[in-house]
Amino acid sequence: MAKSVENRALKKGAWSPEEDKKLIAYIKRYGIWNWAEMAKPAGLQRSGKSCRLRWVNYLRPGIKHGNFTKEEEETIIDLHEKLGNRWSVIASKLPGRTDNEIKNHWHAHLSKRLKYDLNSLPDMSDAEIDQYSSFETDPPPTNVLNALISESSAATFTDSLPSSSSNPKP
DNA sequence: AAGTCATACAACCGCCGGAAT
DNA sequence: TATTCCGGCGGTTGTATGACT
Repeated sequence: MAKSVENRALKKGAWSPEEDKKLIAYIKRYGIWNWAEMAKPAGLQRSGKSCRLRWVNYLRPGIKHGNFTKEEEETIIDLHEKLGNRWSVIASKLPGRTDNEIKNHWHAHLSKRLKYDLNSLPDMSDAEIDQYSSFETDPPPTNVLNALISESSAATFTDSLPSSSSNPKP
């Protein structure tokens, strides 16, 4: 019951510059120790998830905003072909880009472009497609995915932040 | 100039997996 | 071993903005 009252008090929607400043200031001072608990002492009427999303996607140091380069788009297309909708893995291959941004860009631009490219292929009946569809439809093997994931986990943006151990809960 | 439609982006929701107890 | 909690992920929705009629 108390929880529903709390939820009702939580703010939703776009973040204001003041809220951004509060979150940045708090994380600079205390680090990230518990998203669910941090919001209140930070002076934010937001859910932990909302704070985390805001930080990870927009406030975190090193985030790139703006247009994707041709190289980045090619990387996304290539990795999506290999991995499917593993946006977080794809994002880890593009420094400064977030999974959310890549996902949005994919849906807004790249998926349509690929669709267009496919439509430009010669016409084939469904029967013909079935006839020649002997390719592998299963996802990539786990070891391939793990290799990609471990490769990309070397550097994280939180490295530059104070660790939770050195900045105990206030 | 006003209304409508399409697009891009930001944010939320629900689910899942891992860690802690 | 079972349960709870939290963080993370992917899908989806809401909204602002620009293009078009």
